[in-house]
Amino acid sequence: MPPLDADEKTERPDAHEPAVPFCRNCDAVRELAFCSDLSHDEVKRLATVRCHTHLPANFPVFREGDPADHLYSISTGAVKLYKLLSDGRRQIIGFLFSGDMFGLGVDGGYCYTAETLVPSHLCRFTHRRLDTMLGEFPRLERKMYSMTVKDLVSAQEQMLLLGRKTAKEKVATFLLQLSRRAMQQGHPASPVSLPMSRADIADYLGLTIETVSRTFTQLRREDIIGLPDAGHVVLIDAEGLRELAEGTAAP
Amino acid sequence: MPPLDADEKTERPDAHEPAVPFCRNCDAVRELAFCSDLSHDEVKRLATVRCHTHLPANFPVFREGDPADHLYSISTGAVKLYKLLSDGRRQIIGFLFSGDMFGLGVDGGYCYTAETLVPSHLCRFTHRRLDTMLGEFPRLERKMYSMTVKDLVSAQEQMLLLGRKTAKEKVATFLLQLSRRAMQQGHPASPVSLPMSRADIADYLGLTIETVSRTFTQLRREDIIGLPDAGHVVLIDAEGLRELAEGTAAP
DNA sequence: CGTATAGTTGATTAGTATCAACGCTAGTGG
DNA sequence: CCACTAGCGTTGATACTAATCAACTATACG
Repeated sequence: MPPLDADEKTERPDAHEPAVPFCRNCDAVRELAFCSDLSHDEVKRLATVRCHTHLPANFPVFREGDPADHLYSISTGAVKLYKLLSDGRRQIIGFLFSGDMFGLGVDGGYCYTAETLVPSHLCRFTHRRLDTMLGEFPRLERKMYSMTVKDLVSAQEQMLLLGRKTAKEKVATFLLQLSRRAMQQGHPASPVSLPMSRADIADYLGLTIETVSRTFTQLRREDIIGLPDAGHVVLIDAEGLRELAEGTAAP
Repeated sequence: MPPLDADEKTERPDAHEPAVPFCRNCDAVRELAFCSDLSHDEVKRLATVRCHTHLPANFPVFREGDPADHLYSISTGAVKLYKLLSDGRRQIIGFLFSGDMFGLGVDGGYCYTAETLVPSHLCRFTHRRLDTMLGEFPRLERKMYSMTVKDLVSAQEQMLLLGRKTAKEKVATFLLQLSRRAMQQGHPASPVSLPMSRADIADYLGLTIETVSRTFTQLRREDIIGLPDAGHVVLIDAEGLRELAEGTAAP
């Protein structure tokens, strides 16, 4: 599947975009994460420069190195961001859900590839127009800054995971991350749904598919989690998971 | 050695701070990274709220979890930032040099420990005063935002390293990082000086001291680097290092 | 000069990767 | 409707990278 055309010329409502129809007939701009603290006027102004679209699952939004024209926000759905080495080794640097934004670039190019995990509604803005609005609406800039700080803190936490945690600790941490995230979205803490494949989980945790699978099985045997099916995990012993995640668990 | 007192009450010039003398008689505020794009007035204003100090090597600036009162900028010297697991496993999340800033916190607490590597001159500002100035000087906020974005991009690059690179590739990447950084500071690309210990390098790359040492030796045997002493590395075959770092090298 | 610390090197182990086979599920088409 | 196939996930056997344990060397320090 081809990525979104990064060179798309216009964002007018009547623009013809056959393959990936972006449009403006979405009046839920307030749902946008970086609009949440803005005034009515500011939200209205933002709405004039946004495009909205629905993408199928496993659809590439943009690729590492593409010109970084747009900033994206997830209305509904889920997205993975990843980087590749030339021989195909892959590191997923984040799983994103409703309210998350992505699409930062340096030197004009995206520094990771973004791909939907499930059918997703995305909003997007050109960096150019957004930049002009940042001057007008300081709160918008403040919001984007604070979201970037949060991303940085998460990234640092993930470095600790990748560099120093064992496979079991990595998987435990991952399940708790998903559970916390689900709660933020108003879903129950358990069971957690896994919209991503085992390969995605492996590439997120710096493991192989086989090790992820074995670790799930091991946690199930120890009655720490339940696995009704490959896409769902029941957190039976959340405290045990927490101890594993923090490295406090007995060997 | 105790960390800086995070509850220090005042930043007035006459304030008495015996253990760690912060003072204002530094007129090199322009050197501060986040001042570099500001007007003369803005810099003058910033100077009224800054404190300046010199710390010895291996001195803790603050610890993970301490109340995040201050933002720091390195005038000269070097700092390491790290996170710990409860059993002592450590992940260094960054080595910082002149012009770098650190001290972001979430929920009012620092999320990593900061320690000097070498004797260092630091500038610091309270987040409280800085926040009030952000409203006055949009360019300041813009600058901090763009520095945070750069940090985030580096963190994502480091995730790829920690999750997917081999020991040799990790060390090669690290040496090139230091070399590039040295060039930015106006130093030659080689030899690179290593102000940090092997233990620090290991905890930065997700390896052990022994593996770091062996990998240095291996690269030296292959005439890719030279090791005049433990603290300096000559990049003999920079292209070879680059291939290793990108995973392009022959097995 | 003796001691402590950092770094290097060697021997062995352990954890995870790799290679391989198998089962399950979903989609396809006869 | 059901066999066929493809893709994903699980499990097993083995290999290999890096960790661990241990000894030794070099350097800094009192």
